[in-house]
Amino acid sequence: MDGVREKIIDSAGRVFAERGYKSATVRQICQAAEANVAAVNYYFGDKEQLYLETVKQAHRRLTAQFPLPPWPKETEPAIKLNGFVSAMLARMIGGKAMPWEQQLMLREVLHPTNACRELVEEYFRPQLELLLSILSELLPSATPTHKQRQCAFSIIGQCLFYRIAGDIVEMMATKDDQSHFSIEQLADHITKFSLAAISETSTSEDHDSNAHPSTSLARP
Amino acid sequence: MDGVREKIIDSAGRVFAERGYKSATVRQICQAAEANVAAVNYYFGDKEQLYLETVKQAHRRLTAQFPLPPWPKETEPAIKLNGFVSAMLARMIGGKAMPWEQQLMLREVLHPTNACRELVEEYFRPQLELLLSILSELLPSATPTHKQRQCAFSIIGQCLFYRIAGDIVEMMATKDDQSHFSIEQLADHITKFSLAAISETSTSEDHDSNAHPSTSLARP
DNA sequence: ACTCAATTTAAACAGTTGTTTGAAACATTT
DNA sequence: AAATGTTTCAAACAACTGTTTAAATTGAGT
Repeated sequence: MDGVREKIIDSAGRVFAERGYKSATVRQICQAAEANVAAVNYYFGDKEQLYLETVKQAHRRLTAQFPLPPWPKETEPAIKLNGFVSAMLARMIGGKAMPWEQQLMLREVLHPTNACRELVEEYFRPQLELLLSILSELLPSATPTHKQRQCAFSIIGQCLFYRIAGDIVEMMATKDDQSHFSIEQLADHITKFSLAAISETSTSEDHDSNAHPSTSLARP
Repeated sequence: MDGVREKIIDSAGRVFAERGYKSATVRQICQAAEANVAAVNYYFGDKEQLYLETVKQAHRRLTAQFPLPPWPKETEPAIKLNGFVSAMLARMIGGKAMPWEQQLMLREVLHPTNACRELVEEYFRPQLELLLSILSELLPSATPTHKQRQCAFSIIGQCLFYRIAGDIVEMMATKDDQSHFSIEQLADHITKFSLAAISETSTSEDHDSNAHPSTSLARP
């Protein structure tokens, strides 16, 4: 049996994730948790401390549910990349209803609060480091770090897009599309797209030029 | 001289963009516009209609400020792609402070309201169509439409990322990075990355397989 | 100067917000 | 059973929300 405290955190997670910190009301939270209005202040002091506790809990559950995958020693890096992308996509738009934990984190990314700095160090940075370690096997060892990071962000950005703009994509989708936007298909596309870009990038010479806008032609 | 009505819309835009619809208060808006509290209801009826009017205004200003670029007839598609990416990045993280118009649109993307459907048809879809027309020159004509769209979304996703996760990126950045994340450098990277992926993709045979999870190995 | 409509204003309204309170209900120990 | 500490509850609190009202102010037009 869940204690009242835990039940409140769970309800608070859902409500905060859906409505945001300011718009969520303690009365909604307590009603969802079948608890009295005063319970929030009794167990957590005030609304903000409940929010901080909720974000921590979200981080805890996510890292428990999606541990960093321990691949066999000599797995092909391309396989690892596909696994990473699939896992990230699954977390983003996983299954049917998005778990509130992920939704809360997304809110923190978009509009960081006090609860954010801890999340960056303990959740987002390890994920980035993992991706960078995979990329380091795919890119020439001479690749400058800032280019490695740009590639990593390009990959993450492709995944994040379907979380951010999923509703808009649906509005603009044709009947034909719908069957081609499953998680597996998207992961497949993103992996291929990125692998192609990487293998090509690694052969092109980058002179780290700053006064060389390359094919600049912003908006004529 | 701005009329009161226009001044209210302008203030409302800033407040709505920063705090969201629910959290923004008409008193904050009116104070910023140096108008009386009742002015909102007098000119717009209620808060929601003011919001709708504000979103419309944002769309109007953006399309005026960033018109679809009329390239010379036979411009190289790669050049067009770079222009598209640069313009999109500039709109996303342009200059110093983001204009409230863009911020409002982003909010609609992330959490669509009643004001959204019109935006999709009149603003987002034309942008997507433009990108698709550029891609059609870069991809083999036999490329299925869903694959074209996936490529388009991969490009848009890379741009969107720096808008969405810009704060987080800064938190995780090293001193080395900072000089390598200007708009031009990012546009350069994204363009090269995507061009490489596209040219590679166009050579790979896609059998449109559904029961073929390719290199599936999600999280062992 | 008078009229009449459009605009602005301060005050008030009803409803919701987070939080507090003090007594009841419960559990555990003496 | 009595006493003690913990948890729940309905009610109330002050502050804030969007909205309304009715009186003031303004600005032409005659």
